Amino acid sequence: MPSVDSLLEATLPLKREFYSRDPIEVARDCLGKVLVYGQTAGRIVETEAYLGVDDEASHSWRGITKRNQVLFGRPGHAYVYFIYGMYECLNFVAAPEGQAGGVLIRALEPLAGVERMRRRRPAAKRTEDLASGPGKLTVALGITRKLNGSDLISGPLQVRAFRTGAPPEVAVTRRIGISRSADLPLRFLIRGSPFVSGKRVD
DNA sequence: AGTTCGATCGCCT
DNA sequence: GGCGATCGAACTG
Repeated sequence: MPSVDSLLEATLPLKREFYSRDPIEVARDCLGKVLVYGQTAGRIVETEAYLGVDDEASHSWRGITKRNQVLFGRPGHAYVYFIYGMYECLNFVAAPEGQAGGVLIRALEPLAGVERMRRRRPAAKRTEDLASGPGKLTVALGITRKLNGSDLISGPLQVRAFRTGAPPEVAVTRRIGISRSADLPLRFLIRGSPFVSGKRVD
């Protein structure tokens, strides 16, 4: 199990341009990237795209509000919101400059700081369940609304790409836990990963 | 000012 | 497969 320090050596930070694209492309390309916060890190294995227009499930759909304003700001920032009275969800602001859009991070494969994650998530009996959901991964890494609006390029929450290695095989499904615009194929997973929410997709 | 309900999770049957 | 927990944002009047 690598330390955060050795992961930082094996990876490079993503640039702003990575996020300044269609959220569908960003959601797909986030798979296999590494999310680092404090002494914990995980590989992104599941994402969902939320569009600025033509997507009633997106928080940006009804226009700008106090809660969702970072979705309308610069790409490459964290949008963290509170849901169901107890959980926080992490998104990356992702859209061409001037448009609103985001990528919900739905599951991670723990890579570093696993014991810390276990202490934060005693309910998880298996490593596969430590960060296998949007509310679980924020608890596992200690991500809270304090990070809403923080810059993913220069801030404490980093996203990095491995220097070497083939890109992962990707599966696509409909999104989870929404009712409006539910049929759109906007959920992306690493094929065969046991760390995704719900059942593995082959 | 009151109400509704949600981009969830874990425990119960 | 079903449901309760728990609370803030957003909408209604």
